[in-house]
Amino acid sequence: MMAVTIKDIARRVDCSYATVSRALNNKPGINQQTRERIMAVAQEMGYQPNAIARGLVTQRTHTIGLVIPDIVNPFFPEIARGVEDVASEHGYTVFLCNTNWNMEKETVYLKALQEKRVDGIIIKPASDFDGPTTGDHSYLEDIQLPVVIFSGQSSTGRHSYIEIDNLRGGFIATKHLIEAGYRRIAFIGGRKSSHSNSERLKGYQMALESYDMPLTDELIVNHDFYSESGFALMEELLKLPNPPDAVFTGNDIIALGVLECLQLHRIRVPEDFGVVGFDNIIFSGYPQIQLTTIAQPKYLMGKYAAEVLLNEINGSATRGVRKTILEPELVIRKTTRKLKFPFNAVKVVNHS
Amino acid sequence: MMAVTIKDIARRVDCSYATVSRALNNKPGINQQTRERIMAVAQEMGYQPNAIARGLVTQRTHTIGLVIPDIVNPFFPEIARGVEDVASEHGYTVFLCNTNWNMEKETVYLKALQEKRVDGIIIKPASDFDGPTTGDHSYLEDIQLPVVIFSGQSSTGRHSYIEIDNLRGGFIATKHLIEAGYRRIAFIGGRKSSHSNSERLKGYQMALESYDMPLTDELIVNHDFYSESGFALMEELLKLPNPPDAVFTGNDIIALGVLECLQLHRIRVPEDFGVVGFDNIIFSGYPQIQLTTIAQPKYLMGKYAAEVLLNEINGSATRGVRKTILEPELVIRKTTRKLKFPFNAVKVVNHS
DNA sequence: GAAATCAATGCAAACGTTTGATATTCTATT
DNA sequence: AATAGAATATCAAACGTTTGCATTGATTTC
Repeated sequence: MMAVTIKDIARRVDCSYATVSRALNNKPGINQQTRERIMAVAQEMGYQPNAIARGLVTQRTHTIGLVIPDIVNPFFPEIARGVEDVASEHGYTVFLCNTNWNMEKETVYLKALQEKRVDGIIIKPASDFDGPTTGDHSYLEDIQLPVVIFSGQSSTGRHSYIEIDNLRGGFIATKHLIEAGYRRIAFIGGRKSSHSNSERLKGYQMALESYDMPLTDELIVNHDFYSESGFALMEELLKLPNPPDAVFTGNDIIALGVLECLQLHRIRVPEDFGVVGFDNIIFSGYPQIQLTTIAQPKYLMGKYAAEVLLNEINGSATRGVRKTILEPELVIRKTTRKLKFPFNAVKVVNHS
Repeated sequence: MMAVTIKDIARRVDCSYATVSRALNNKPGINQQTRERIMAVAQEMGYQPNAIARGLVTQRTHTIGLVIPDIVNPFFPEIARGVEDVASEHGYTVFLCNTNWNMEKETVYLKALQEKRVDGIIIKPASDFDGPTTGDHSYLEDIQLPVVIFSGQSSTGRHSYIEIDNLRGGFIATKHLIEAGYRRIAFIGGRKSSHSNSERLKGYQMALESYDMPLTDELIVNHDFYSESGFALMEELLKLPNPPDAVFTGNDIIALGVLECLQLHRIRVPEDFGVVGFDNIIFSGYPQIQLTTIAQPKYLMGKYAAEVLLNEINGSATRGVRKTILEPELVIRKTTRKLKFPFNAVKVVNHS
């Protein structure tokens, strides 16, 4: 039952195990015939190298950790897929760690990963939503390992970051609503403390300003990133004396709640009301939903994160922290009007 | 930069490293004071046990492999979550491996996992759809490791299986349609070679038979598990001289395509047409979809799989292959009529 | 024909733990 | 005061690799 080792092969071939090791790893300085002989015997005996033993001496495990809040959240599988694809392409395997947005769980995982001597870590910090000091990533600083973080938040800069341009995303979403002719545009955000959320809000504000449209405080509301929250906040907005005729939401899930609320109130979308989400999760594109939204290149984010990480791991070459900013993209579907007003028309309407 | 080891601690405390090891692992035979002293020093020096070295001697890595076709497919994240939750609860970490339904990739992963000396493997075999002999799992037999397989297909029985009762699922889905008063019920399946698919079909047939309803060949079609396929096949069915007034689909994704097609043809659901899916993936419950479907307890499947696996890993106790069958559950939403005909009425209508 | 070169191989240490066998120290008993 | 156990600590082997350095023969060079 005992697995066959390099020594077993050596005994069989009658050579030292150093030779076996070198032969099997295609190291130079081995006679071609011996090499072939060894390969053949290894094959025949069903030899499977022990990566643990190898890891112990080489100090490399060819393993990385992927720490995310929740694989069930439709936002993360695509990222995971991107990470995994490039990892496996380079002979790495990845540990999947769900923190459930929970700092304690994250801590436990981070510890486990380090003990298991992963070569690097890719993480969406739970601290973005949880913990005493939301949004502070400084606790990651003392990980003595290559780390890539999904988030653009400030840090003292020991680790690479990767994110999309949330501000720009908020801007183009709002711009689209304006140009489609909606006049009172609300913002329904997620967790206020979230960096990405506030950037998106900033983008929203910038867009309104740049089109000389009024910024109305009562049209800006935040709660959290769930559908129920979108539903409830929309309910509130509709009660306003002067309710909005469009909304840009912090993410697609919120938008879903919004749509449900609108449907309930028999408000026609997109004719009388426009909705733009954020993220472009899979189901947003399903025929029954067709949500206009800002797409995050999720797969790409995962892919790039893994590439940056592997570079740091193997790269005496490109050392140093790298900050990657990806471009968001407007995906126009059926929850906003096709009809576009020219910029001037907007101004006229607005000022009349 | 070199990480602190057990030897460093021993030197500092002035004892042998055997003592340090025992102290740190709460092994008996250590003086309480020494133990505390050692713990304190370890803490102070920032000691992190090297799981690789430990794994080498204990022959345990506290790591399992999860091999699934595609984490982006909304069916799998929940399973993964179930697996991960119980794994982490027991101090295990899990390798995520996406085979992309590709046998070759699966083989590569299986090899890697074994080399990395995982303690066990949970797998949804790519061979269920790919490879020369679809549905044959015998190639898994020579993995010398605890393995739990998602699938009920035959095997020589070296490994534990876990699945839901697909036949029963097909039965209750069809029964529901019948009792809701639909008369010509079609079946739009996925890959014909798929075990689960054919079981569901059997259930469908049994239901029709047990209600004395005719089995019509032209109403049974199969292609694959994608939305487009559902759309196309529904198109075909509608062209029949005597088209169906309901359909039970091989999974929810197919149902989505069906719904889209019906919408396009302005056929009212559920008034004039009933649809039942299978799986109950997340978005089936979203307000805009509200698909009646057969729920698979995905999270539970993952959870049980992990529990069975961990038992096999640690269990001199419950040795032996275990086969777990989970119950499917009908979730009635908005794509089937609420109205139920009594059983007799069905017969009358059918025979008149 | 001795010295130098070179390819092929072997030796043995190292990686950081765990653990059975053994040695040492302490405590209580006679 | 001697001694049997406990209690505590140490020794050293083992886990399965990789790798720098030394060794061996054979071949080339002068």
